[in-house]
Amino acid sequence: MEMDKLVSLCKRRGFLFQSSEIYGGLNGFWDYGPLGVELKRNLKNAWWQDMVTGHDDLATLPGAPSPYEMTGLDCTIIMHPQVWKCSGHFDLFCDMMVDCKETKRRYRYDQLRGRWVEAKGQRVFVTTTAEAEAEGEDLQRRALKAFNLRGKDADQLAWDGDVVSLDKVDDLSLAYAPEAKEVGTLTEPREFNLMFKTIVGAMGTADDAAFLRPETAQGIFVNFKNVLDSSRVKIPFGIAQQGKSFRNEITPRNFTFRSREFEQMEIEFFCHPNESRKWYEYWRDRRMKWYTDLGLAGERLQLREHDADELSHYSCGTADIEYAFPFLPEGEFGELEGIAHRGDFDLRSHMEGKLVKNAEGCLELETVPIEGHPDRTRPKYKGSGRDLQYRDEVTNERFTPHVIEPSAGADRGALAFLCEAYHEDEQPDDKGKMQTRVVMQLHPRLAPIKAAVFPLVKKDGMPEIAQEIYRGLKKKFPAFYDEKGAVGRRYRRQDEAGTPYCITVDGQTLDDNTVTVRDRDSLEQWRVKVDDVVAEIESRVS
RNA sequence: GCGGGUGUAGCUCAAUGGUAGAGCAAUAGCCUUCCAAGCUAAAGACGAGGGUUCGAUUCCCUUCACCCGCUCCA
Repeated sequence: MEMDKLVSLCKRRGFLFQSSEIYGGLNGFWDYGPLGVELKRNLKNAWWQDMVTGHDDLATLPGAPSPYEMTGLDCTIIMHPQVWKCSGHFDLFCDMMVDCKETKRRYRYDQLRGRWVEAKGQRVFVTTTAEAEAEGEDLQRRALKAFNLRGKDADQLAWDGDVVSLDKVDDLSLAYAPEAKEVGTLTEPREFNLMFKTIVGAMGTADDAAFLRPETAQGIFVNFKNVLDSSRVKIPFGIAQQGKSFRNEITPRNFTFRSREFEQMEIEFFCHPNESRKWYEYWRDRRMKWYTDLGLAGERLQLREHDADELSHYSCGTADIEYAFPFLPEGEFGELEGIAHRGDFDLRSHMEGKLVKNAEGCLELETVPIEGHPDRTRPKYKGSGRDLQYRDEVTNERFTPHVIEPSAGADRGALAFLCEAYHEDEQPDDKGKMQTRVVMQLHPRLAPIKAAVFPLVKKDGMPEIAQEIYRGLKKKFPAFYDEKGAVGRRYRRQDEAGTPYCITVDGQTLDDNTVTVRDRDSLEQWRVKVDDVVAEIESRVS
């Protein structure tokens, strides 16, 4: 399937439009049209129903270590700025960066360190990305390279001053970038705002800066205690949330796949540390099955466990559910959902403050020197100080729960289901000649319109009967009525919209009160009593 | 962010330094008893801004968006 055919259909039929299109569009933002909004809503509702409201708290589900509870939450998009400082997003998402024009590498402006050195009458600021203990050695190696000197000529290097960060250097044209061959390849520092910044308060100043959330997850963590105190849930349990998140993608591309405003469907599942590995595996498999049950069943869907070196600094296991989108190169997959074992990183961060991994690989509070007291330190970002531990009422054990996070992209999901649904086949027209048919083979639960009703011809009382059926269907789910033109054309239009069933009132209806029901994918037709139509369709679409 | 390409009606395409033509779709009506191309009618476009020019959709510049490759994907 070629991607541009799907993009064209999405626009033509009203699944997806470019945001602000009449003004030329806005990169990384997309709107859902009349059909798209139903598709996305159906996807989100299916998720909420299957994960939250329909969850059986009492049963031990296949693959689960025990019964568990599920509950929901809906947090604000803007939260206290400290949330993002403790979660680590602030440091990661709001930095001045410099790019190396030669190696195309990007560095944090305040983290790239270096030292002034002079040789052959030239003065250069040599930089390094080496760890502190290897720093001196690496600087010397790079300095020799900068001046084209040999190791034995190291005494020709005249070092000047201490190792300092790059932001202390006024003239970047004298900087020698790590791994570069020439001096002066770094760009001027540029703000690299991966989080959307905003102002809280009508008279807001820079001090009132706040951020649009880059993920919904943090809202769940900061409400962990509220949920515990208000709902009688016991570990193990999960809190689910759907909602918009915002990230300044560096390169928005590939239709809606990498949007700057997007919707997430996230679960934070809290469990005992001893059980967390089993729960991780449960959620990984459970979430994979959810996609296959809704029709992403083919080889284009895969579950991929991350390698150890791919894991985030806090994670002890992550799997991605990925789809081979048509716009990706052959054999490549794009992420639909990540299932991450996050350990106790998040709850601890909001108790203690921003954590970093120390030399032993353990998480500890990140500290910075106190101004004027170089030998003393303070936390870089203070946590809430609240106790977010869990106390088991039976065993009286206190512990910080571990978290399993199945985090899905609603827009990516919708896009994958659209890609999977697009089919072209050959069907005969009224003269028996084969014609290309475009059909969106969406799962009935996801289809924007569940059924369409047609009078075969616009006379003999057929429209009246069809309209009655239409009204009956409308009380249960989205249905569509059409009496214009040839019936074959009406069928084809519904095929493009992904409508799974078409109901046609014909001459026989007038005699025996039955109508035909036509299946979108097989084109098979069968007769159903008018009184049974709603039940027939309802049983097939839910 | 860099390099290359593209931008005319809802879609697919055409022509032109003197303000654009078609097919399909869509709309209204007719005809139609089961899978889009029977008939009639009316409607609809040069991505945006600036420049050159008597005059720009056409030439130039800028910008925006999309596509391809690299980078990025925290």
